Amino acid sequence: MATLKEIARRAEVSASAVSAVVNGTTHTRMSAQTRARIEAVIAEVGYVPNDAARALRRQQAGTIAVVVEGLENPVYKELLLGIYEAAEARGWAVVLGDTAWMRSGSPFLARLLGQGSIDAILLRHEGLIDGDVLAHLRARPTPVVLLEQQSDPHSHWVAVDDLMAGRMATEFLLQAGHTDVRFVGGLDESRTSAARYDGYVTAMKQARRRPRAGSFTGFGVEAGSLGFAAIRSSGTFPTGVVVNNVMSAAGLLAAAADHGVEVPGQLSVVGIHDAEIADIVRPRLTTVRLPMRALGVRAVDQVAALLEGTPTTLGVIESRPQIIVRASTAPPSR
Amino acid sequence: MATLKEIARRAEVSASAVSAVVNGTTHTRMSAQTRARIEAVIAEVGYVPNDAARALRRQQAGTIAVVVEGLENPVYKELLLGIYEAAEARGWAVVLGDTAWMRSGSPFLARLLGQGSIDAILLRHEGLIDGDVLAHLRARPTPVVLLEQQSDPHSHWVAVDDLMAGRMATEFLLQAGHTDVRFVGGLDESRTSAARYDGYVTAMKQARRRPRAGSFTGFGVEAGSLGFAAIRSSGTFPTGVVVNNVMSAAGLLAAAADHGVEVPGQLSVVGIHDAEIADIVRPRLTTVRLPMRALGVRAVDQVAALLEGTPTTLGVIESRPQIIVRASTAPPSR
DNA sequence: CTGAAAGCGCTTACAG
DNA sequence: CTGAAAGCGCTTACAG
Repeated sequence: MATLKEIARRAEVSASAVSAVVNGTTHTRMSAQTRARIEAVIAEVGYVPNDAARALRRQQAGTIAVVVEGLENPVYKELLLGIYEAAEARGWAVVLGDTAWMRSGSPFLARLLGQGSIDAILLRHEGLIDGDVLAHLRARPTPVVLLEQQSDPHSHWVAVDDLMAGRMATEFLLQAGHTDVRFVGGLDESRTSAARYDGYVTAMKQARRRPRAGSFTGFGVEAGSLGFAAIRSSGTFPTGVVVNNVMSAAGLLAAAADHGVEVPGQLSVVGIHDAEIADIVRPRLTTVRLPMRALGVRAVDQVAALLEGTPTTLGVIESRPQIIVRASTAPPSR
Repeated sequence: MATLKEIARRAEVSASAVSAVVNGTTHTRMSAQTRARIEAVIAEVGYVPNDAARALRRQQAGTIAVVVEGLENPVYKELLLGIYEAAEARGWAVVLGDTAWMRSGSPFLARLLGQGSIDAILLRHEGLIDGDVLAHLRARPTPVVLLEQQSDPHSHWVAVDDLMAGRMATEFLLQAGHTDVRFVGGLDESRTSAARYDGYVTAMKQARRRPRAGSFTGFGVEAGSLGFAAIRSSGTFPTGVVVNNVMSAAGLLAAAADHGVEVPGQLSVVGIHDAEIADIVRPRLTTVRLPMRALGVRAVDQVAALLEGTPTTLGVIESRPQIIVRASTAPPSR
């Protein structure tokens, strides 16, 4: 591999001059001739700076890591887009990983913990990461911004308005005339899920309906079938259900079809989060669209603030969730 | 941040000794006491080696990058699992990205091109990456292993048996009694798609049926609706269709439902690739399952061979595709 | 067996 | 305006 030194030798200039050309910095005012010669050599040799050396010298890598729980979940598509765009605008590369890779002792975790290759971490773990691992992460100087609500006052986080999402989904069903509405999906350990469930409870109480215990069955498709099983075995069958996550909602839809329960005839379903899948299943899913892209942008802003040492305000992003009415909801039949 | 030097000072030993403890190398035979003291200081301070310095010194980062076209496509789930496991077994971290990020001049691309932070690249681009960018990538010393078939004899690649996949899907329909079978989805630029289409053609010819021109409408959900539109406007309506990609097959299913075409009553659908979505849609999708996990493992083996300079054989992995019969296929009605 | 020194490839304050 | 030198934090051949 050609090094800076080699380019300098070939162009018969100093390393500093080459560095200046590569980075467009101070030395900028060198003779046009010199500059041209250096550029020619760089192009000829195909020189590219060594990132490790740069990172070591500059004390920053120019790369941020995004780690999410269940990378395959389509709800992250928009989030990643927002993160990517905001990061690129700042000149940062982003690399992705799944929280499942953050096992204690894994090389991936080592890269997150060790300085030098990753400047900051954006993390959404839904309460699933080992406490030890999390403590290690916090003990490091690398800034971590959580992409979900936190109760811990010391951590940095940004989140969409999950409470409002749960509330809007529930209110939508209540306003359509449903009285027995349930909440299904998500994880007990997740504050995100807790917030959405709180939203459900708030809406129910406000409508003077009795909120039921949530069935926190997870985030994937199977969480939907499990959720369906839960409401079936609950004694009375509801006419409406709010499902945490679109994938789970799709799973619930499938389970309902398999058990001969008609949607929306016998059961109205609202999914939280919007994704392509909502338009693929039949009936199409009514969903609550969350501003995930904006979340991504805000998360990157947070990182920048942290890296610059600017005091920052944390919290929920202002943009409201939005209900997307499709075909999985209707007034209750009697 | 604590450095190695600082640990050495605190433990009153040389830097080499600390390095030996951290890495478990040569100096290993130091007195148990010394070792214990060093370990104590490391734990106390929470020392973690700087990855940039290590990468620079060792001339390898211990990280490989995986970049795929359309990261949100669920067909990659298994592939990534295979890659992750094989990489971890070798002590490598893996980081992910989307080909959309490989735009000329992007920081992400810079990280892939520049030595030092990424040791090797696993890439699946479906023919979509800019030729210039690809040329740049190839010009670099960083090994690139393509996760798809290549015609270029100089590139390194591993692939599943796409031709066989297209052939099996088609033969399955032919054997069920279909005579007019179409091929839909995928990309013109993609050798993967070409191979699957070739498989379709082979099967059709062998059954003495006339193969039709493929409709290369893409990989996403919309590719399915576009594909459906294509076969509808083709004059005669077929009784069977092979769809490149499960997501597209799901999209086609939805389009068929919207147009009142019954599946499998009027149209049998086979998707190439298996994913959770196949079990969510109704009717459930018959698919051809490809050994994506094995592909991931093989790709990492390739990388290892390349990094070690071992001569390697390239090509299609031996494990056969497998047809998963669900509910979207039936004999043609008359 | 252990420590001092060189050097990985850069960037940048500093001297000329 | 330009170059020589120091140093980022490690690892490893080498001298003691």
